[in-house]
Order: sequence, then C-alpha cells, then structure tokens
Amino acid sequence: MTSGIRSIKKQDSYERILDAAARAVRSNGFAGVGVADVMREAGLTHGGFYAHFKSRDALLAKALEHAGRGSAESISRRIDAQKKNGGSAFRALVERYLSEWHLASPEEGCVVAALGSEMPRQSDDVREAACDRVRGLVRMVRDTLPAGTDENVALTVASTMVGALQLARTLGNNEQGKALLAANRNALLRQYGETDASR
Amino acid sequence: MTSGIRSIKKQDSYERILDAAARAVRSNGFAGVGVADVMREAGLTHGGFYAHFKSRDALLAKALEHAGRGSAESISRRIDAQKKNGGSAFRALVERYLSEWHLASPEEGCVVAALGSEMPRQSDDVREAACDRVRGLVRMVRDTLPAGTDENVALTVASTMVGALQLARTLGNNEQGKALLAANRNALLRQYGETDASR
DNA sequence: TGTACATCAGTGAACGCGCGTTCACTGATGTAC
DNA sequence: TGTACATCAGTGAACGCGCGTTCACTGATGTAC
Repeated sequence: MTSGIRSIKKQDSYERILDAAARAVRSNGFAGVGVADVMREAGLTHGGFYAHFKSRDALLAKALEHAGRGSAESISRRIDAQKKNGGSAFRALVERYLSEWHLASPEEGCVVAALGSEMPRQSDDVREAACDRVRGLVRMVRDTLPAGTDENVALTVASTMVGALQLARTLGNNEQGKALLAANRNALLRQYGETDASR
Repeated sequence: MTSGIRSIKKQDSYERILDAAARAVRSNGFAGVGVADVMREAGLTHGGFYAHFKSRDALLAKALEHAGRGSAESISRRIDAQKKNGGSAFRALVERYLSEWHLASPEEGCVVAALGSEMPRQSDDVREAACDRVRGLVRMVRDTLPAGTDENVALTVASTMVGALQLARTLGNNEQGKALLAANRNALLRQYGETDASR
C-alpha cells in the first residue's frame, strides 16, 4: 500500500465507526453506547477500536460533533430549498423540527433533543461538544428569523422546540405525542412566523 | 417487636432509600443510579435492597414518582403562597422553574427537566411513571392559567420551560446559561403573563 | 523480475473492574408457656 | 418472671455477566535491492 491508499482505507473505517456511534448515541444515550456494538455496526471487531480513538469518551465527543453536523446539514438543506421557493425559512424549520418524522426518528435527528438532559453530566470533552451543538441550534434558528430580530427570540424558539420534542417522545409516538407537537408548532408559527427572513 | 413497630422501622428504611434514589436519578441519570450507592446513601448495605424492591428497575419507577411528587409539592406551595398574596400564579411558576436555583439544583428539581431525553428509552414501568410526570407538569402549568385558556398553551409553556432549563444546564451554570434562562422567563411572561388565574 | 523484509489495519483472546443479584447468616426484638 | 423459640430487617461474601481496555498475533500490501 502507498501511504495514501493505507490512509484512505483507515479513514473509511474511521467514518463508518463515527456514523455508527452517531446513530447509537442518539438511539441509546451516552451510557448506551458500547465500544463492541459500535465496532460491530461498522463491520469491524472491537479490538481495533483503539487504533482510531484514544478512549470511549473521545469517541462520544466526536460522535456528538458528527451527529450534530449531519442533522444540521440535513435541515439546512430543507430550509435553503424553502428559501429558494420564496417560502418561509422559519416555517420550514419549525415544521421539520416538530414533525412526526422527527418524533419517530431520534437516531437521525437533532442531537440536542436526543441527549439534552444527559449532556450536563458528561466529561469535559463531551460537554464542550455539547455546548457547540446548542449554540449551533440557536444559530440555525436565528438565521431563519428576520435580520434585526431580538437575539433572545432564537433562544426561546430553540428551547421550545427541544422541550416539545422531548415531551412528545416521552408521551410516545401516538396521538398524545403528536398533539403536543402540533400545539407547539402552531404556537411558534403564530408567534414568530409572521415576518420572514427569506429573500 | 410488634408487627406495627417492625413495619414502621422497615417503612422508615424504605423511605430513606426512595429519597436517596430520587436525588441520585436526577443527579446522575437513570444509568447513573447504582443499587449499592443508593443503599449506602440511605445508611444501609446493598444486600438488604431486595427486601424493599423487586429489582433496580422497580426502584427507578418508584423513584421517578417520588421525585416528581416532591418537586411538584414544593413548587405548588410557592404558587399557592403567591395566590394568597394576590400575586400572579403564572409568574410565580415561571420565575421558580426558570430560576438560577433550579439551574444549579437538578437533584432537587423537576424530574422531567432532569431526565427528559432519557425517558423514552426506559423500561415500560419507568416510561409509564414518566408519562405521569409529564402530564403532571402540564396540569401544573394549566392550573396557573386563567380558566378557559386554550389547552394548548399549557403544552407550549411546559415545553419551553423544560427545554430552556436543559439548554441552560448544558451551557453551564454561568453567564451563558443564566442569559438563556432569563430570555425564556421574559418571553413567557410577556406572552402569557398578562392575564392571571389567581383569585 | 523476484525475493526478503517492513508496515500497519484489523483480529480475537484475555484481564480487571463494577454492578445487579443471591443467599446463608446475625442480632435484635418479639411471643409462648 | 424467666426461658426457649420464632420472626425478620439488615449484613456481607460470593457469583455471573458485561464492558472498556490491552496485547500478541495475522495477513495483506507495500518497499529495497
């Protein structure tokens, strides 16, 4: 192998591990991520793990980052598409975030909603990555609001969306959970959906 | 011992175990509750645990109930006091829930905020107790709103409070976290604090 | 071109540790007579 | 009142299991000459 080819193979494994961990942490929580499970999911055996990460904890921090980036990109694409159609970016965000898809798919969704209450209890590395994710979420909300909107609106909208998704998931993927989501969707759109940040 | 006296002694231990577990689960999450730790905190040794609970899981469900009742009572007392003074019950609730005390004291605070993202992943028994706690929180909010207020307002206010506390705790007990709390306090009071359910 | 050697991603057995659970036992407190 | 026995909350050693981590090894792929 040239060093280039070697590197590509290893890089490929690294990314499969990260993908698996990013899903696992949202499905099962921080405590539910096992090194052996993640490696199996990535098509490898557990022993090779430490060639990629210093420790399980290092994986968790990276996985949080990776998951955050992934779900942020996915929702950003939707918002941008909406903007191009002349639609409301804010509406696109709220409707996607508080959708029945998101209720049913924590493993692909927002990492803050999936892990919110566990974040304060993690190691320093993980907590730092968690703060970044919270700030990223707030920034994403802010970017859908008209320029000049009070900074605090984004903080409130982000809080409402995260809380709503968690309460709905606790109630279950059923009428109760869906009703809670709908109530929050309507409230946010009514309160902040009038003006519009799209061009 | 008469059976009465025996029962009182055992009952006393049972309550110390529950108290310890109710604090531990909010401090450390479901996965962070250890049978031996809880028993030690209650002044007992781990072996005696199974004379009180069928399993660790049964303890978790009871602890959730216990913690929920405890923190609900504490906040209800504040709201009632406010009502008697002719103050706004809604304001009392929001200011207490989104207070710096609550930011810093998850182990004594709302169990939904402390465990929100972990609840959907628990056993059936625990999830049932969790649903009860969510409904209890929504009911508590509703009771501070004027009679006849749209049912959905309580759902949104509860979501916002839970999300805000979690995001603030993730950012940390510092200026950032406190600013996020304050933004949400102000927004809720501005939006729903005008009318008043107090007599 | 071919042969010996180097590199290195990944394997799988093994270790140590923590934790939930079990169980034989203790000691305090009661009842029977 | 006293003695033998029963009850039972709690003790602490032990067991089994899962999991993070380590490490000697394999096998594939490259380089040196």
